[in-house]
Amino acid sequence: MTNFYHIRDLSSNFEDYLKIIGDLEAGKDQVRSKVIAKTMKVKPSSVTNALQVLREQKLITYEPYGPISMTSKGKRFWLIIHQKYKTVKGFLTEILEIDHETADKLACTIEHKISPQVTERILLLKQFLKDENLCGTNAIDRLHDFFSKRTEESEKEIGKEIPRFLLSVLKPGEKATIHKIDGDKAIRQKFLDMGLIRGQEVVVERVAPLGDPIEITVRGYSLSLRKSEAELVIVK
Amino acid sequence: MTNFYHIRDLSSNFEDYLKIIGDLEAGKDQVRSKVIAKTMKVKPSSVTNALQVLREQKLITYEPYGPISMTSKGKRFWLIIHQKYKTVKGFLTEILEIDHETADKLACTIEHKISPQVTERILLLKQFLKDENLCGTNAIDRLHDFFSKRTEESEKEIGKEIPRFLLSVLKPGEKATIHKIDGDKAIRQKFLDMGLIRGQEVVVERVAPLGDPIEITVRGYSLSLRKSEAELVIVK
DNA sequence: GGTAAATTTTAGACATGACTAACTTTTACC
DNA sequence: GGTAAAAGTTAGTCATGTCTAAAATTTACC
Ligand SMILES: [Mn+2]
Ligand SMILES: [Mn+2]
Ligand SMILES: [Mn+2]
Ligand SMILES: [Mn+2]
Repeated sequence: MTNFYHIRDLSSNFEDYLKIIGDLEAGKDQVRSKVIAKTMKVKPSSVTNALQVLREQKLITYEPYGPISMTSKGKRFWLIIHQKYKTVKGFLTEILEIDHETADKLACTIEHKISPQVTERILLLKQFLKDENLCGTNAIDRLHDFFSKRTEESEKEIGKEIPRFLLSVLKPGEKATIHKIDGDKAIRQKFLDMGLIRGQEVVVERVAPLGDPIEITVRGYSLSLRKSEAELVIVK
Repeated sequence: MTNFYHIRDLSSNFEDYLKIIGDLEAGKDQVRSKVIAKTMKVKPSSVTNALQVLREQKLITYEPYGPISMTSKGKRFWLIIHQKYKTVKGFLTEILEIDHETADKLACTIEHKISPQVTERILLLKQFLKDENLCGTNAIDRLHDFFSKRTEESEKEIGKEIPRFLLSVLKPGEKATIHKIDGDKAIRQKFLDMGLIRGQEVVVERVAPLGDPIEITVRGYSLSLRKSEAELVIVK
């Protein structure tokens, strides 16, 4: 009866095209077909096809070879997807301490399937953990301690105890995985924003004469850390 | 396209076929094409096609018109998917208090994309919240109180305060949505196992003369509750 | 302004995984 | 055992969304 092939809801993939267009429009530059193709890891002709579909749905305005811009309906849609993405990715990185790349991929799947209620609950859970102050310690910090304790225990069980160091003792060219970040809430948040998170791989690029500053690469980005900051990061 | 969490060359949909075959095999009855079709909401010919694909991957043994059964490789993969499914669904229902139907659908998407690490972290988060027992109250209970407080607040804000009753005062034929469940941890767990969870819709079928027991329908299942139990459930 | 390079579109092929319709095999029942 | 119903398969169609190759358009630069 209801042939759901004919119901033109927007598929996950086309929601992603819209998401990327929205992200690009938020930047200064004009939205380019080529950039969309590169971001989606798809050939330019696929982008053209997607643009035509999005135009049909009145989510963007666009003519052949012409500029691409979102309609207000498109912007509304984009905002919804964007918020879901941010919520899920934030949950994965900040609460579960999943590395950015994995979190990105998973969030990009979930964002299309998640209901407003689930989104709200995740936000509330996050808020709950951030505000909850059990015995003087923040709940998220306790959770993350719990994560590292358990990880250590299971590593011990399978007998592969991996030595740990401070990031500050590594030499140029050495690679390591972040195990834990010490320091107060503010500094942890700062590290988080830079993409320094448990499980994230980092490469030490250069170390200044007295070990300060230290230049590292994280997810393709270059970062410069004070020695005092690098001493808060435990790697393995 | 090497995605190492998933079965190589098996799409999410075909993982679901395998999952259903495994679930059915866990029951007593022989696995029937017709049942798979019904569960997947798909025509029988689509099932035949899927069976051929699964056989090609050596996940099941099967010949035309013959019995269907999983190979040991198939069982191994089924277990992996099944555990991911259980983890995600458990998180959604027990922690986030999402209704079973929504949780099912979302878990069925996520199960194919989630890495072992994320699965483990979700389990640890759940365990952390369950064990955390400071200030006398269990963390999950505190979280759920936090959820209801926030829900009430936002309802008040948009001016649509919905009246609440005890489930025990409803009359046959009346429908309601569960708002909160009082009682201790054990009884809450019991309700949870029956599918009684915040946001879940219930219909009162019959009420015995003195209001005990009360027969209700939840997600198509019939349940009989003591009056004393029904008095713990707040609905709207 | 003219030409080459870059970008984008069109046209058509192809893989996937649904579907319908017709056919085959199995099961059920007298 | 014979026959009809049920279950399952095969064959062919269709929508989706990718791709390649070639054509069209825009841009960059002398
Ligand atoms: Mn133009
Ligand atoms: Mn996405
Ligand atoms: Mn047989
Ligand atoms: Mn699934």
